[in-house]
Amino acid sequence: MSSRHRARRSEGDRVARAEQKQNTRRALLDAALRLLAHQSFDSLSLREVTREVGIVPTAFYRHFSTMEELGLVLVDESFRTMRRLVRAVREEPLPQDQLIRRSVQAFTAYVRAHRSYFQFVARERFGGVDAIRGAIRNEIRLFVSELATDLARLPPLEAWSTQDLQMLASLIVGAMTSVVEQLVDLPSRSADAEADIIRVAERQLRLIVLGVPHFRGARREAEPPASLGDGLDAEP
Amino acid sequence: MSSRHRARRSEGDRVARAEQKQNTRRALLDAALRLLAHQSFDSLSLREVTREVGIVPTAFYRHFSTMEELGLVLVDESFRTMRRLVRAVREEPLPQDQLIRRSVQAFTAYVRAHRSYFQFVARERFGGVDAIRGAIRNEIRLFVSELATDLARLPPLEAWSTQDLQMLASLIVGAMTSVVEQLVDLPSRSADAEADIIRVAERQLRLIVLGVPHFRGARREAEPPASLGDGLDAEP
DNA sequence: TGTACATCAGTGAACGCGCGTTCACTGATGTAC
DNA sequence: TGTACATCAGTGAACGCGCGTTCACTGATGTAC
Repeated sequence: MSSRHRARRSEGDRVARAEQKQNTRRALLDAALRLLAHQSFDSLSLREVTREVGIVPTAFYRHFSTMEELGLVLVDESFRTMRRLVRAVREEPLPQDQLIRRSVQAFTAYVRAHRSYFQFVARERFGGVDAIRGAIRNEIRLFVSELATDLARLPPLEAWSTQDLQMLASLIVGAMTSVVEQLVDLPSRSADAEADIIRVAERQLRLIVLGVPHFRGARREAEPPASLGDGLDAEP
Repeated sequence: MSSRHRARRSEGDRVARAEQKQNTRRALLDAALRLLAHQSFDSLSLREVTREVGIVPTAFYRHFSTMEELGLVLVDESFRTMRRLVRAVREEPLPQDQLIRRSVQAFTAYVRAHRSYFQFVARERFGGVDAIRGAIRNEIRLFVSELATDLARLPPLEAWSTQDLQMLASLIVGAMTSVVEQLVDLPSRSADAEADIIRVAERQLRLIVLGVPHFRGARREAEPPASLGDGLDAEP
């Protein structure tokens, strides 16, 4: 158990010191992420993390000076991971009629594959540790802005103002956030429930998109859309 | 300081025992809520709460058998509070053309007035304590269902299936959740920032509503809406 | 190549502290007569 | 109404425990010659 780490390797088993240090650092981050599946960050102790890795508590300080520092690295890794996803979706050719379906599929597959990161971010986004909550919200703000920029390239949104694109992007991110909440709480192998969640998410996005051509200010130069009369609300 | 509580009152100052017990219980709940503005529930200790109230730690057990029990009472109170809001909005006459504006105003005013409850729920919804997280999610599910029922009464949604109404309701609740997140984090007196958040929220709801008459299956018997051709997506 | 010294990841004992919970208690409030 | 006893919200000492952090240490890896 405590022999999982570097300790006292015999010859032939030698590992460069720097490499071993990286391995232990990685093990600390992974152990924390694993433990955070069942507790909040500010109740996670340094001793729990080192115990999980199989090293002595004081060894922690060779890698991080506080738990908060470790937590901020996890935030950074989480969003690096998420940006990779968005870049992949963005660089694919865009089959307009399948955009929503493909994006939701890519997103949910990604959440499944990186579940513990998403769970961590979802939880600590409202968590009790100021520095970590702040870092997450900052990343989400950046993420919404990037999505807004991507959306600007789609033909139906060409004429939209930056402000309205942000509004739309944050609505989409909000909807996806609640998808994440549902997905990370699912027992690992319940494909049916997952399919339901995905279907609802697709419909929500589709509903949003259907409102786009009719949105006030969306096409300032064109005549107003025809079928607005039976809407629920009007611009004051 | 420790004389804030019942201890050793002189004559004339007498209070019924049951009433005093209620006061202390209330003080424990309020103190917890106050402390939870800056930390997560599973890092909040029994001793912190009693210290805040000004009683000895062991007195806690006269009111709750565990901190978790206290937390569940807070969840219950939070949603009782929220249901009261919805009932108030529902029972008002409905000026269709102002429905969104009025609802958003009522909602944000309510969040401001009960900020600590909303902050608690937002945080513990993803929190580390299973029982509390479960209770919150259950309440939210009920809340979405109630909203779906209310929505069913609106003329443009008459023909919608229960399933699609749930989808719509959860989209709306998701959007309002992100409004809560932004509001509770605002410094107490920044009216401008609050007005911005409210304006964006109104637009998001308006955008959703604009999609409603065009949603697949929404009006199964009628001819399809005219302006769908330029949508971003199509039904597969 | 071998030798002598430097580096430093991980060790283990020790510390003071806040925690939840136990227990026997106190004294004001409540009740029976 | 007064008196004698029961109730019970809050007290205070004590406990064992896990915590973060300090410190001097060990011994394998790395480097200079």
